[in-house]
Amino acid sequence: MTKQKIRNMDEFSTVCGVSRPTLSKFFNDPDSVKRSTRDKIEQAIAKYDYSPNIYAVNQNRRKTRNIGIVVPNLADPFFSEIGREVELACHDAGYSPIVLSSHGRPTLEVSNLNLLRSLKPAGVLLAPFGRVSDISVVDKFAKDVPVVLFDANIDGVGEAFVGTDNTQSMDLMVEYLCRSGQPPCLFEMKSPLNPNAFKRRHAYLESMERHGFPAHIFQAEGTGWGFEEIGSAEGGRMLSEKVFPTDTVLCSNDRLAIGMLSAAYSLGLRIGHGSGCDLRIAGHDDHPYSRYTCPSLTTIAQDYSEIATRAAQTLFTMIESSEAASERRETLLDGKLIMRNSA
Amino acid sequence: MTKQKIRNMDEFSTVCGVSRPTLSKFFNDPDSVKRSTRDKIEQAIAKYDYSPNIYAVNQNRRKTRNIGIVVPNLADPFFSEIGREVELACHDAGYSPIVLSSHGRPTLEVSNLNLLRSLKPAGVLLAPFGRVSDISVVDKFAKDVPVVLFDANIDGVGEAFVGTDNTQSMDLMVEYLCRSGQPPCLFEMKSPLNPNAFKRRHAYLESMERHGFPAHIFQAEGTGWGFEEIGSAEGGRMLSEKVFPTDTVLCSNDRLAIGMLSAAYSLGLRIGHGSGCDLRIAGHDDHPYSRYTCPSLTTIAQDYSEIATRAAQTLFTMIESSEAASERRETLLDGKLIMRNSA
DNA sequence: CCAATTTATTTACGCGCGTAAATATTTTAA
DNA sequence: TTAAAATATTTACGCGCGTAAATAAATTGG
Repeated sequence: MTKQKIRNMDEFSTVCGVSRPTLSKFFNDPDSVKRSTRDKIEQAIAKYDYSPNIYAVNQNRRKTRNIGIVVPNLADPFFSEIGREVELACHDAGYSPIVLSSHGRPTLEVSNLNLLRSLKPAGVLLAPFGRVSDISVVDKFAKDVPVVLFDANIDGVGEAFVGTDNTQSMDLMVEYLCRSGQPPCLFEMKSPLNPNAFKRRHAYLESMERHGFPAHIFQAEGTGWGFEEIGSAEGGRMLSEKVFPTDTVLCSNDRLAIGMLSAAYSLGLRIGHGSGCDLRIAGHDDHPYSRYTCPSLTTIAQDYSEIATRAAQTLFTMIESSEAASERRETLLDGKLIMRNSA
Repeated sequence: MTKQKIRNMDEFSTVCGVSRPTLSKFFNDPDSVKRSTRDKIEQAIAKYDYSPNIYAVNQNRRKTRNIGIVVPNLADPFFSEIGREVELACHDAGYSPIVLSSHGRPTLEVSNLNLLRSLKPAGVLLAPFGRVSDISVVDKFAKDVPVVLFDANIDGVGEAFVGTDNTQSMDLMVEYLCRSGQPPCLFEMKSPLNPNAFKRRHAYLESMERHGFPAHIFQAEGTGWGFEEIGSAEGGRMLSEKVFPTDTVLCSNDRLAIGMLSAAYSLGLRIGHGSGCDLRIAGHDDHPYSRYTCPSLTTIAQDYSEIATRAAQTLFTMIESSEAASERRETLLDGKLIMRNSA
């Protein structure tokens, strides 16, 4: 066993027969050294299982290769999925992703940004709370660190935004619902946390007007992230009080719809698009559980993967060009209609 | 604006009137300096917004205050919930938690452990895949770094384990089902990834024998983490083929049950414990969505919070005593019966 | 083969902080 | 008031690595 324990790059340089500065170059960019020395180094790495001390590396490097990823709530499968996609994109590009959840609390969003500041990341991918974010903090952060927003936009903050085009997606859903039955009412939170909710409300109103139907909006009381509970309690109340003037309810997001479907089931209502059904319910987001609701949920699929990779790519080019972008870019992706059994 | 930008602890020591070594002491433990100097420092921190460079700190400290938290899959709400509890417990104890998801892939579990190794954590809280973990890697890791396992146990690995007592919980559920109707069949994965599944199978068999009923086990084909899909496809097939000899099915976990419930709904079966129902379905875990299934799912609640805090506490005492524990400790917590409408 | 070019080595300094030892100052107790 | 104890300062070194400049060696092209 000649495999002594390597303590630092100096020791490693002796056992591998390459000078320390060359090793340093190698670890920054393996292609920056000659093929033969690269091979020599890589063999030694495999043999001695050495890797540089990341704290020493990051202390001395101007910028780290860390990328912060901040999402409002990992307990929401939507964010855990999209967070995962972003994480993989960063990893594949040779960065070190760090996923942070704000657990539904805007104060934690601030804490996470402060934590990231101390991590000196090359850039940050942020899905902000939006309306309830501490916008001045986020804006200040985005002036110090390259930031790309995704999912939820905050006007003027960060150097780019990537998300779904709520106007397009809601119009698509309204069009489908109008063609296939009675025009939809909208069921949403009275005080939404998320800017997408406002965009969807406006999109619904516009779309209904365009189609020549009266708009009907019903708003659930309640705050926080317990959308299923709110959808169940408030949606159930509205269903039992028969407040909806048409037999079709479009929920502002799938989690509200999941709650409402469970309430409808309890009330013995037959939900679905077939004949003999009492009510149609549709959602928005293609939540991972939306295909297992009873009945399965007709909804709008956001392209998680596309949002994630585009946001990540945008950030990478920002980092690598190291130039402030000339102007803020907003990328809006189309949603797709997923026709299942609930509407 | 006298607020010049502080670059390091030296500069900070001049503007705050306290010597650098004293500052260093303060940042390691604010209580280790006199009250008056502490106040002076804290005022200066607030004024100049200084915090030590964490890379320089961690380079020089023998051990960091990082705690790694590794879960098999954050997309599973069970792990995102319990991961959050563990994270908070670490944070409250003054450590820096780092949550890593293996995204359902055992190879990523190995990657995450390697990543953690370079982060030189004070300790690691690991919910391992179990059977499909690379056990030799995990074991070797646990010999270098203090590790507490939670949720899933691997015999002899790490210095402690905290999880739910599957024997107790399954017996509780079997007892309830037998008292309230026909004895349950067990629906589970044929090749489970998780050691808890095996424990639950054994617990079911023992419990049925103790109650004097014949055991009936039905195993779903399929691998991976798409439990809902497997529960829906395989469970649906079994339901339509009427393979279950009793009218009660106990699913090995809630996600299988969610899938099976959705299949049962599609088949027009009336699920529930009331008269006029065709079938009872029960689960295990109290998955966050189990109260919104149709009908709501009768299940076993694991005490997420208790598991998390106990695991964290165990790790903290290990770290702070810095002594290898005399022997490995296994803590098993009782599950609670949650009677809802499905069984 | 030799000069031009590319690549590696040597040497040296700095990053921001932990930490130790000797010394100085303040606080506490008697 | 004074000695003992507690706390702070001064000085100095080291951690592991990035990086720059001068020099040496290896490679390339003609």
